[in-house]
Amino acid sequence: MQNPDVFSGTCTIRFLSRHGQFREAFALYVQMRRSGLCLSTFAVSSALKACARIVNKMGGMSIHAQVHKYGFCGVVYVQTALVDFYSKLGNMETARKVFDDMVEKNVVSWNSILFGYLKSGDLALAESVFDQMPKKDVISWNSMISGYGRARNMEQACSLFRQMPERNSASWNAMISGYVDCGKIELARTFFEAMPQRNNISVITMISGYSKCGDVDSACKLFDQMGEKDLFLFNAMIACYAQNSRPKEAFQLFNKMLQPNVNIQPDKMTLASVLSACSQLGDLGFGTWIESYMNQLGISMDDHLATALIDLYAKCGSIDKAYELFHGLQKKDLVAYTAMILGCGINGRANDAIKLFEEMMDAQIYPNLVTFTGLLTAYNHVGLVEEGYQCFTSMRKHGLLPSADHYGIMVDLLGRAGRLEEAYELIKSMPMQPHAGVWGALLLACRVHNNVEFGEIAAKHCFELEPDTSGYCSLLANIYASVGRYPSWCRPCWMMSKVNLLENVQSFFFFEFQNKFYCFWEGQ
DNA sequence: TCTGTTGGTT
Repeated sequence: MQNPDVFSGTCTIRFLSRHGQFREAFALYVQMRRSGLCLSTFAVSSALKACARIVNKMGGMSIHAQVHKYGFCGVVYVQTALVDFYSKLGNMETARKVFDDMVEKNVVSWNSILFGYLKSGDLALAESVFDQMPKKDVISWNSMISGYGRARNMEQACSLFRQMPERNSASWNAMISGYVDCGKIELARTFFEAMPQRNNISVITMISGYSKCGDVDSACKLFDQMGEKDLFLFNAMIACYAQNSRPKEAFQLFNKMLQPNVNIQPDKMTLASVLSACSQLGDLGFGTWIESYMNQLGISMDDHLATALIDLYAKCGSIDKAYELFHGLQKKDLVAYTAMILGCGINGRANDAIKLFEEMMDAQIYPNLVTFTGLLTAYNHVGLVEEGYQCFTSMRKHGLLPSADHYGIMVDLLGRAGRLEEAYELIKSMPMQPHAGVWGALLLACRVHNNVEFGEIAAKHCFELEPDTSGYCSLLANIYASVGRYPSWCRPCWMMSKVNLLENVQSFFFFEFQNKFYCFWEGQ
């Protein structure tokens, strides 16, 4: 663009900022300033809004300096934009300072500082601002309601919702979102049904709520009911499939979105979910296609996308490529570290996993349950029993209660090391119901060590929990065969003669367990 | 001109 005059430049910045083109708005502002043009309060407030949205800390602070230089510091729109900028950055000290210096404050100024306190989680200060406000509009009420929602205080949210003089869709959506965050999907649905005017945001919030509680069918139903579907709706549904271990359906929907009759261009959010689906399928090829597709669309890599790719490469065994991406991250967060630790764990690089964990702790990033799944997997893979046990018991020191999956890994670790009795005792000590994976780990270990005593116990539980999985039968059969024994409740099957004709099959047994019939055979 | 409710990664 040629150097614009003040008027057209200002208009363009306002237009760009109002239409979500924040980077372009800020770039134009910089261009105008560099060409020595006199800046208007309109250009400054729009540029500040842009900096707040793209979290351009340095950009916003340099505009703040220029505000003094140009003598704009008494203009309410500019000051409000500054309060909003610092609030969005989480710098509440400066936001408050600018706010307190304002001679004239409008409702937007009050809403901006209110938002800041709510965002930083300071509910007490937010409440005091809310109470002091000379005038409240629907945005003030909505902000306070969503603040209570995020703090899981739906009683207060509900009380405000009842008191508010006027409500719009955002008020209802804030209530729905609050109930979703509290895991109260039924109550969220009640508000969803009761609201006079539902919009896409209401539907997206419900879909994400159903996704979080694993109710994919209800999410799908809502999605299908929508006539015009936008990018956000597709993203919510694709994410729902990816988050609920249904990667194939995530792909199908992604594909549908690209069809000429729908023709919606995916964005970073879409691709992050699709990459997660690739990772679940172990489809490295599709993942690298996504990388080139990103270049084609001009979508730049961000840390979220890079983390999804790290997970994909690591799970597919390309640890070096994963490390490369990991080192290139702007900011290494818990999820990124966890993806790397899991990747190293799966690939038997226990030392690397431990090193990453220590590095993470040094950076004061605290582990969660998934991080420990990665670490325990690492110890398990290389058979470091004592270290694994220590790691498992250290979870409580980090304020984490091991899940059934963590117990499962420990059972596997102890079991493979031949410590079958300890593994069994660990299962008995579980505070929750062990799932088939836990008993399956013990059964597998019994097969490795040919132990009938615990093998029978484990198999019985596996049969009960997953009667349709045939693998457990053959494991047990192999345990019996290895010691030349058959269970008391096992009797020869009439099919034996037929089966004996099959190659590689010596004998075939059919047994009854709790009114269900099972069969197993012994290979040559 | 400045403010709120929605979708992503382990």
